[in-house]
Amino acid sequence: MHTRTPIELELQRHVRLDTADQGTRASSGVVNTLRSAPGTTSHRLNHGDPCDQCFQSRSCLQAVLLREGSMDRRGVARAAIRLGKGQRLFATGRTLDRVYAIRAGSFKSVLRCADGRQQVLGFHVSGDMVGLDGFAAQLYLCDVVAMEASEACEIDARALESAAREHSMLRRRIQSLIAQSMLRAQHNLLVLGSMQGAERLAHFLLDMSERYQVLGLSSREFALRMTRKDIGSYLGLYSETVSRLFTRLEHAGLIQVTRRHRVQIIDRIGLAALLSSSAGH
Amino acid sequence: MHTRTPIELELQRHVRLDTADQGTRASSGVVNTLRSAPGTTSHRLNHGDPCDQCFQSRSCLQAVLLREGSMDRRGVARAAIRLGKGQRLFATGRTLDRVYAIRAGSFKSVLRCADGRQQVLGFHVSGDMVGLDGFAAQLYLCDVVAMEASEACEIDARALESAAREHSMLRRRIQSLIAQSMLRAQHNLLVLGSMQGAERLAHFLLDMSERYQVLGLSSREFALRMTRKDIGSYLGLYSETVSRLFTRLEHAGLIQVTRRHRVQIIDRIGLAALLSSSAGH
DNA sequence: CGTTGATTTGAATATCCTCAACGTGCGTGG
DNA sequence: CCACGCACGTTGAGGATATTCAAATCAACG
Repeated sequence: MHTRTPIELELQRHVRLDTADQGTRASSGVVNTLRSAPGTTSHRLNHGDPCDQCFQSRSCLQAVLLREGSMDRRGVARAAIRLGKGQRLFATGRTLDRVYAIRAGSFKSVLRCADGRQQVLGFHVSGDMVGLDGFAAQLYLCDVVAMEASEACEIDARALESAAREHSMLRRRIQSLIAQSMLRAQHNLLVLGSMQGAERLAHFLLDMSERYQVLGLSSREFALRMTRKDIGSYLGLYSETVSRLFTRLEHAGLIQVTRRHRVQIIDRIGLAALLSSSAGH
Repeated sequence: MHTRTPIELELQRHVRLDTADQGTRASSGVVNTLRSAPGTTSHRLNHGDPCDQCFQSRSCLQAVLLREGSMDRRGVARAAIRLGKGQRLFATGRTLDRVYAIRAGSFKSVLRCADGRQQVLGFHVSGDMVGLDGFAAQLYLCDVVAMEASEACEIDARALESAAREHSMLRRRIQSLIAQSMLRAQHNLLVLGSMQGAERLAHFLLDMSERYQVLGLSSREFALRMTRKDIGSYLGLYSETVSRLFTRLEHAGLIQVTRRHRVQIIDRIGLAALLSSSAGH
C-alpha cells in the first residue's frame, strides 16, 4: 500500500547525491509509472534520508539549512511569525521575497480568480514548505491561508537562492521540494480528472493519514482542520456531497467520524480498494 | 478578453530583468488575481518580449539561446529529431538528460499510473518546450507522445544548466518556463475542480485558439490533432461527453466543426460567456 | 472499395448539484 | 456558567449533468 513508487525512489536516490553533475547514473530502461494511491508526493521526499525528527523543534528546511551550514551564519532563516485563523501568509501575484517553513498549525493554498471562482490547491501542515512553487517565477502563485492559529518560519528568498547557488546539496533539496509540488499538482489533476467522489475522498483521507504518520502522529486517527467546503473545493465537489460521502464511508464501516473533524480510519484496505474501482477515462 | 492578467504582466516584466538581484522592485500592494479565462499561461510568456517570429525556423528557446550566445558555441542545442504518430519523446521516471523544443507537429503529455489509469496533462505545439517540468527533479514527470508526425529539438540538460548558471538572463527565462508549467497545472486544477463540461470545453477551445494565434496561425479556425478521448482525459470527461458537447456548442452557434478535427470559432464572445456561468464551489 | 478505428447518437442509469430545512458545536457576551 | 447567535454540517428531495453500454455513422488509409 504505502510503498514508494519508482519515481519517488528515484527522486530520493537523486537528492542524496552531493555533486552537481555525476556522469554515470543508470537511466533505468524500465518505464517507471506513477501509482494512483495516495502519498505519491509524501512528506518524506522533503529530506533525502535523515532528519527524522525535524518536525519537532525545527521545520524541515531549517534542519537542512543547519546541516548545510547555511543558517544563521548566512542569515537565511529568520524568526517564526504567528498567524490567526483565516490570516494570509502571502497573496497571489505578490513578489516572492520569502518562502516559509510551517512550524505549527495548518494552512491551505488557494488559487483565486478575478471572477470570484476559487480553488483550493492543497493543504499544508507542520514541516511543509510553502511558497516554493512560485520560486521560479519569483511571484507567489496562490494565496496561503492559516486554517487555525499557526506558526511559520520566514526564509529570505534571495539569501536562500544565493546560498543554493554555492551549496549544490542545498540546491538539490530545494529543487526536490519544487519538484514535489509540481508532482503533487499533476497528480491532483489525475485525481480530479479520473476519479469520482468516493474515490477522491478516500484518496484524500489516505493521503492525509500518511502525512500525519510521517509527522510521527497517528495515521489511524487525526483531525481535519479544514471545512467541508475546503475539502469540496480541493476535490472538485460541493460541501454537501463531501458530507454525504463522509457518512457513506462511515456506514460502509471504512471510517468513523466524531465531532465533525476527528476522523478514524477503520478499514484502510477497504478505503484503498475504492481507488482501484474505476478505470478512468 | 485576451488581456494579460496582473500575474502574467508581472511575470513578463520580471523575465526582462537581466541582473540576478535587483533590490528595488515595487511589490504591488494590490492583491493580484488569476482570471479564469484561457490563456493564463500563454505561449507569449515563453519569451519576455522580442522573438516574435521564433516559431518559424527555430523554436523559442533556441532563439533565446542564440541571442544569449549560448548555442553552438557551447554545444547546448543539438539537431532536431523526428517522431511518428504515437511515438514517445520521453518516458515517466527516466533520468532527465534532455529537454526539448518542439519544432513542428504536436504532442501530448500524459501521466500514467500503475493501475492503468492515465491522465492527459496538456498539449504542446510548435514552439513549446517540454520536459522542463521535471527539470528540478532531474526526472521526466510524465510521458510526452507525438500526436502526429513531429519534430523536436534536443537540448542537453546539463549543458543548459551550466549555461544558465552563468547567464542570468537565460536562467530567468528557463525559470519563467518552469513557472509557466506550474501555473498551467494549477490553473487546470481550477478548470477540473470548478467548471462543468461545457465550460471546460469552451475554455479549452479558447485556450487553443489563443495559442494558435500566438503562433501566427488563425485563431478563428484550426485543427485539433488530438482525439476526443484525449480531450476527454484532459478535461476530466468521457469521449462521448466531449462529442456531445461539441455538437451542443455547434447547435448553439458558437463553433462549427468540419471533418471532425477542424474547428471554427463563430462566436468567441458567446464561448467566453460560458466561462462565467457558474460560480464554482 | 473495404477495413479499421474514431466519432456520433441514443437510451437508461448513476452521480452530483441545487435548494431548502434542520441540527450541531463553538464562541461571545451577558 | 448559561444562553444566544452564528457558522458549519447534515440530510432530504428533485433536477441537471455526466456516465455507461450499445449501435450506427463517418473518415482515413491501404
